[in-house]
This record gives sequence, structure tokens and C-alpha cells, in this order.
Amino acid sequence: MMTSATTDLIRIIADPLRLQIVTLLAHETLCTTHLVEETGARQTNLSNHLRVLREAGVVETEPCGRFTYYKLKPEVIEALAASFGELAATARTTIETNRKRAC
Amino acid sequence: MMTSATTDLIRIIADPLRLQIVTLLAHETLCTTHLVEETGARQTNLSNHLRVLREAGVVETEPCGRFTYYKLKPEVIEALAASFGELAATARTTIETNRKRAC
DNA sequence: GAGTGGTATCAGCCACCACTGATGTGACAG
DNA sequence: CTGTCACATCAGTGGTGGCTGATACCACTC
Repeated sequence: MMTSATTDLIRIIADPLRLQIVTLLAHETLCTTHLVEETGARQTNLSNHLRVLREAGVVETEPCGRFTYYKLKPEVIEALAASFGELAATARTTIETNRKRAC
Repeated sequence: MMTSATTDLIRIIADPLRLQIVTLLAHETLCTTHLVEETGARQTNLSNHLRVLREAGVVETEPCGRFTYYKLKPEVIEALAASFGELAATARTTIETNRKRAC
């Protein structure tokens, strides 16, 4: 099933910059400075998006002196992957059995 | 890897109504009339979204007299699931090995 | 043919949201 | 304490995109 929490999550991840952030964080835990370098976006802009990701529970912050490390929470992406996997399996069955509603 | 085609796909699926359409079509091949009943959206609105999904290669149309059946292409959702699965695996490894870039 | 029902297209409106500049806060170095 | 750097917050703006009503198109029935 696709819960409404999952739907919200997809909307949040669907933004190009946020998806780029998530992809970068999947490979390496980074702080804002690194993300500014990697994405080329302004610090303010990034901070806004990171706030959205934080409030959605996609990333966690870890203060380190003046820096703030952002780490991606794997279970969130795993849940997303599972939802899509389930949806794909359902779609596959529907096509293979030609399940169709009569008009 | 997340190709740019995949990112576009996510943006397209992220819309609430389109995600609802995709979920419905995953379970059963339907025509526009059914989708109007199920979603409660206007026919015009649905037709617009279906156009987007069609042009993105997410769904296929199958004319049947006056009706038009819409069927979801499983391989598209499977590709999406695979991308997220890969991303989740990478994120899991990053967390477990505490991979982190120094400031 | 005329009428009806299913669907697509078009043009306009409006709301949301991404981006920005300015500013505030908090931590370190000198 | 002062300056600097990393980061967050705020208010304003602009553009994209979703929704709508009107309309056109096509297939079927009579």
C-alpha cells in the first residue's frame, strides 16, 4: 500500500535539488559547505531544502562545532523502495493476467 | 544511478492525483470513465494528467470503441523501484560504515 | 442524417513553492 | 571583545503547473 505519508515523501523527494541532496548524502555524510560546493546552489536555498528534508524525517543533523553534518536515514529510502517494489509487482500481475474492468 | 530520466519520472509521479491514477492502474486496467468515478476529479483534469503520463511513457492507451483503456507499464515502475532500492542500499552502507567527509 | 456519450484539446486563472537578499544566531580564532 | 565563518530564519517575488469551462473530435445508436 501507498500510505499518505509515502505520498508526501515522494513529493518532497521529487524536487530536483532535494533529490540531488539525497543522492549525495546517500554516498557520504556531508555538511552544508560541502553541499554548496557540490550542488552550486546558494547557502540560503540549500538551508531551506535541508529544513524541508529534516522536518520530513528524511535526514538527521549532527552538530560538530560550527559545522552541521547531514546524514540520510536509510530506512526512509528503504520504505520508499519497498512501496515502489510492491506497486511494480502489482502492476506486473495486472498486465500478465490482463485484469481489466468492463465498461 | 539516478539517471535524469528517472528524476523526471519521479517528478511526474509525485503529483497526488497522478500517483492515485498510477496506483489504481497498477491494480486494474481502466478507462477514463472509471478513473473519473474512482478519483472524483473532472474529466478534463484527468485527461490532462493522463496526457502527461502517456507522454512520459508511464501508461499506454488501448482504444476500445468509444472508450480508451489506460494500462500501466510495469517496467517503468520496476525501474523506479530498482533505482530506489539501489539508493537505499548505498545509504545503508554509508551509515553502517560511517562514511563522512571531513570539514 | 441527428443525437448522445466518451475523450482530447485549448486558453485562462490562481495558488503553491523554489529562489533570493537581508538579517540573525552561535561557535571558533585572534 | 571583535571579527569571521557556518548556518538558520524571514519576507518578498516570480514562474511553473494544476485546475477549470468551453469546445472540438470521434464512435456508436437511432
